[in-house]
Amino acid sequence: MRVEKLDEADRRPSLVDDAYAAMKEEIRESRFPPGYQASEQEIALRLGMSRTPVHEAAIRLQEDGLVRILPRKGIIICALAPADMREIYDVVIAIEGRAAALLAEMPEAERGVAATELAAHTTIMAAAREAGDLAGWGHADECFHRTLVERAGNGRMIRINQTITDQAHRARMLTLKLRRELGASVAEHEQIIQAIRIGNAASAQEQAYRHRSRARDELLPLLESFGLKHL
Amino acid sequence: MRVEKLDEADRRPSLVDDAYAAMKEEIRESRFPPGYQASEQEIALRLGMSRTPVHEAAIRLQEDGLVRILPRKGIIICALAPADMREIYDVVIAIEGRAAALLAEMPEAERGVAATELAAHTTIMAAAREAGDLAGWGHADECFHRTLVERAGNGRMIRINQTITDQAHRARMLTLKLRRELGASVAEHEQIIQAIRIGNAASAQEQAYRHRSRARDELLPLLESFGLKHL
DNA sequence: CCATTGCAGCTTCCATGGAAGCTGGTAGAT
DNA sequence: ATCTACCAGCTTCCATGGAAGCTGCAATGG
Repeated sequence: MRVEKLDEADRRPSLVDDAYAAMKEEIRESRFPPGYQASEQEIALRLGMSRTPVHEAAIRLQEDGLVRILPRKGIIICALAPADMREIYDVVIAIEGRAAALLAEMPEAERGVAATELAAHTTIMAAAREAGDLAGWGHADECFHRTLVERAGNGRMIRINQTITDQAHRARMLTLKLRRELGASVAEHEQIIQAIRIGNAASAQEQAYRHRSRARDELLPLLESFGLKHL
Repeated sequence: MRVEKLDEADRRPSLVDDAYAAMKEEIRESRFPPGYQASEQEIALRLGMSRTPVHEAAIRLQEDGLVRILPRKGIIICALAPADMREIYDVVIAIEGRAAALLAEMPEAERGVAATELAAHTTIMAAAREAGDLAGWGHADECFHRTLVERAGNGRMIRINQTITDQAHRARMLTLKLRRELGASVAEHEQIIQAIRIGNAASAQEQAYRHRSRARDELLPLLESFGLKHL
């Protein structure tokens, strides 16, 4: 039978989905800069659709913490203060730490597959560092951390991680240029991978925790000293 | 000046907010049972409003993972399989573990206040257990865990915890009746409190982790053996 | 000169209707 | 008997308009 079974999930995106994706992309790339305020009408015009899909997409974006809807004033793009970055880091520490432990507790076969994939990303990072390719390094690092959570196989954790990553994306783009010790990350990633490979859950969690804590302690003072009140 | 400054946050709830709160309550109390499917029209009628607020509230509830919107079919209340409970437990372990560590790292004054509040909830639990008051025990336990996360002061963690707790609420009501060893929880809570009080972050995290792991390992087999495919 | 009031213009909020899509059943053909 | 095509009825999706609320400014009264 050729039943397409488009019952679940795989439907063509509605206008609301389009609006959601488009607005999220604009925010990620700072084309809607933080603090920018616009009316739904204005955004609808820009996206070439009516106000309703924009309104409903804004609700979802507000739920994601990316915008705030000010009743009868408009939609405002949320800015991130250093305090927000601290919150975000703590969530990431919690989620990635647990994900690393879960990975290490898996059967050896699955652990091995995950470790190999993580190692591949880390290798790319090391190469990018040698080549002075900052963007490439950042992308590979992002892949490593996303893989770490996704391979743990907990859908709710994956979703939380995605949401929090979206929030931090703009700040990440900025801090990428401020970093100096890219080498430490590679070494720490390898320790995490090793702990997963040998199935040591406690160590995997601890290594993941330390890795993010170090990055946090390195970047937060930078953000504060640069007087970045919001981004 | 008597400016009310209703600029931020404190506005009277809109119809959408009403619909959101009402539907969430209906779901929590199983008056909309899991698996139940209804049209927006039907719910709008029941809540005495038009379809639009119901539609927008449904978007938020879907974002929370409580319902699914099936295009051109209706709104369906999400059921929880044991696999979902496992996911939820892992998220809670991650969040509460980190929250406990954060609390233990706070200045002594704040730690003390939090520890005292946590101890109060635990005392109520112990008393309820003596009195055979299962509902009272459950409520105090809930307060303990909510306080643990809220006192850590991370708004994003609090939100995640709230969302995940809402999802698990129905299952919690059910498993409450199945539990046997209520005493273990009291003892474990006291260990968590002690670690926070002396400022031992690693221990606090570990104790919180073990507490939830034990509960998970105790309840998940129960759910599975009772053949509870969904709730 | 300062405070208050009224008003105009902006915005979202919510209701409603047309359009399109999915489902299930029925009638017809093979 | 079985399979296909179609149709009716249901649903959401999206556009649009009226209503109400907030803001800022100008005019008015103290």
